[in-house]
Amino acid sequence: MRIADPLQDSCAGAATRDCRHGLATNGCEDCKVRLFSVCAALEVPELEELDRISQAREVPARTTLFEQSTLAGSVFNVTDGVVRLYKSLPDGRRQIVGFALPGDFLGLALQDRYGVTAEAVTAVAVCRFARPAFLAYVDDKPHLLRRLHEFAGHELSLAQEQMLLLGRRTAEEKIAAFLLNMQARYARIGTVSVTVPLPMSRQDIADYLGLTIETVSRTLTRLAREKVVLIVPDGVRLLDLERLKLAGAS
Amino acid sequence: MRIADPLQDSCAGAATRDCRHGLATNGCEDCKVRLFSVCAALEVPELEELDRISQAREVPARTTLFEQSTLAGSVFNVTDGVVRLYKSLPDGRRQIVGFALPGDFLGLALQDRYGVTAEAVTAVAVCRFARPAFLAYVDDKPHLLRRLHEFAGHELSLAQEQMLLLGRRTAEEKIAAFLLNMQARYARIGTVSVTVPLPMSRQDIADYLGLTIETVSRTLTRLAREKVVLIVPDGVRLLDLERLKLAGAS
DNA sequence: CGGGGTCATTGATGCAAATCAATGACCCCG
DNA sequence: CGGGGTCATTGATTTGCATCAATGACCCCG
Repeated sequence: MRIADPLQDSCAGAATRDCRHGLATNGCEDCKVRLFSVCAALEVPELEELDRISQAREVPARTTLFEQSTLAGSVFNVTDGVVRLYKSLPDGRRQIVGFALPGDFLGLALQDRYGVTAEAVTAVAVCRFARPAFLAYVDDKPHLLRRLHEFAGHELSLAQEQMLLLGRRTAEEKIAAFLLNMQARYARIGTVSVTVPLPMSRQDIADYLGLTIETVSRTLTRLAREKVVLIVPDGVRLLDLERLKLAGAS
Repeated sequence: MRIADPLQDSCAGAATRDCRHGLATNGCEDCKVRLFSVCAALEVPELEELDRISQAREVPARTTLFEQSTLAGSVFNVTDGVVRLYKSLPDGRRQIVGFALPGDFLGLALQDRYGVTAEAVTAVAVCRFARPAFLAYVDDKPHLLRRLHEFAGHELSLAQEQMLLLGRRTAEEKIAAFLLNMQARYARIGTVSVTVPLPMSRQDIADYLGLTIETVSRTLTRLAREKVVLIVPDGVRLLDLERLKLAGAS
């Protein structure tokens, strides 16, 4: 079984259980990150059951995983690549409400219909659960339900933070917060590098931050000119964290 | 026991159980709104238990119910009045992430700390639950947990809709969407009037929509000049719903 | 190597909303 | 009734970001 638990690296040293579906994890009790994923102390028989109802799937870039307001038939755990989640207006204006990285779940709200559209930004690997099976699996496991609920609460919290960003921050603050956030998220899944990967296009970043592609580009080059960041292929190196935090802090 | 169930009017005709705490409701099975509140088919003994752990409380306008990032000690159900939920930046810029109306819950994410600050806009009546007692009450009721989770999913959905509004809509579209939304919410709690109440200040509306007070005022007067709305004390009368929907539709 | 495609950068210009600045409309209370 | 407080409206002006318009940097593939 392939390992896709985002916690594997941040909980280094603890006994980690194989986990491609993201629902189980190791026994690292004091790891703060733990709460941010849906990981319960599932026992072996439960894990085997979970395994039976899951299936791995790979999709190329630009593939739509599911579309806004269609019937929610699946729950996904992203195991590799990046997925964009967005809402659109009839005239084509688009707001990306989030990027899903390895370890993130899609459709966990367990609503009848998807509230957003999910598209692969890069080539993506997911672990798919049929919704009925997932619901059945989850329904008699209160501890797991609790975890799911905590997880939803965390997502709501992130959404509210993003509302603050969209409504009240300047372009530079938006970019700074975005870069710091991506760095933190990649660090959490074990990509600890001086360079923060930015696999999504400038248009994606713009649609996530409520800006235009030109403003994203200009702001990044200005930050680069001021030696705050260094723009590299498919990413950005953060040079002056203090200066970035000044702009991007919550 | 005072009745504060937001569903009482929209489910007119069904046998409605008294409910000041918002967690129980009638047996109106086909009511669409049902899913939007946390209402489970709780039995009488459960209701009595719920009653024991709840306490009614009234707070005057401008009172803070709880503050962002403090320890979450309570769960609230608003039974009367309006509450604003917001996040702030260090320099004072504020983003209101939602208004809680009668029937709405605060702190249902059940996280350790509150993610936002909650302040009474008007005089407010709430039903308070101590968090530990509420958790204990909820923990062995999987059906209730499911409801709570559905509720959280709905809240997330609303937040994402607001992100689209904040990031991609014009001032006029924001105002139009806000007015239609308030109308729908007041209709749901039984305030079916040609006039939509707006108990919050222009500053509150501005901070909710990512605008300034002046832009809110100007946009409203323009809509009034164009006979789309009529501005009345403490509210707005919607005259041309079609025209509003044109601007505010999702 | 060269042409066409996609995406990012850069510059010139425009405009929607912010900012600055009065003025107006109520209140409340002495 | 009148003065001070708060909040909303309206007007003049500025500005941050969007829009419009080229140009540049890669790719891929023939």
